[in-house]
Amino acid sequence: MHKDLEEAYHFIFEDELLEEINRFGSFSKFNADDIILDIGDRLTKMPLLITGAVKILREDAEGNDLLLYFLERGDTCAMTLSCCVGDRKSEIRAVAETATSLMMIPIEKMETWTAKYKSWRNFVFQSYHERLSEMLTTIDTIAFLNMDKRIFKYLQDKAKINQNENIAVTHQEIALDLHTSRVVVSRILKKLEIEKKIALFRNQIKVLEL
DNA sequence: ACATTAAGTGATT
DNA sequence: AATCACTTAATGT
Repeated sequence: MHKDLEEAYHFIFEDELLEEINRFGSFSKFNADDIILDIGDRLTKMPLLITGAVKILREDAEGNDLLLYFLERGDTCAMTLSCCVGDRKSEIRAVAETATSLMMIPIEKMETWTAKYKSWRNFVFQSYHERLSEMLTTIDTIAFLNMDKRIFKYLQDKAKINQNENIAVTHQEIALDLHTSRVVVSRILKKLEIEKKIALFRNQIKVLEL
């Protein structure tokens, strides 16, 4: 039994299910910035996040990315859940935010486990629910909040996920994730710095208000 | 010393 | 908020 797997999921799943996950799943590791799942990929496995964090991005017609949300330990990708039902392709891109380890589960197991384990059913339903609310939050943020709040939320999320108030990121990278321009990011960050919410360094930002 | 990359800023739309 | 044009600062070779 994988130690990390047990640690991350033994509160959620019964032992019997954990052992099945351990037996049928394949353990895989990714480095930061590795693409775990790309747009158009066929989904044959469903990932359970064990350690690390993953960012989920949507892409527009011109190939510009837009951050939807972050996934942390104990989360799974709702995209895979919905795609496993039919034989669909991924409509999102999943990129490792930090070094990440996953348990890849063959989708055939989905059905049998859904019938067999109550904890699995609960997990799937709850994951769906969480992703949906997360998504609504994101929509609210994009539609109703101004860019400075969006950027500040992004920094807070990133600090939380990396468990470090110092974030190694360039203004350009933020601009790409939030689908805006570098100049706008620079100006807003400057404003946030004057408001004492963050401190700016080259290639690094420190979040002062968490 | 020079080139490259990141970040700051005014002006315009 | 986006874009352009330009400057300044930091970093790599």
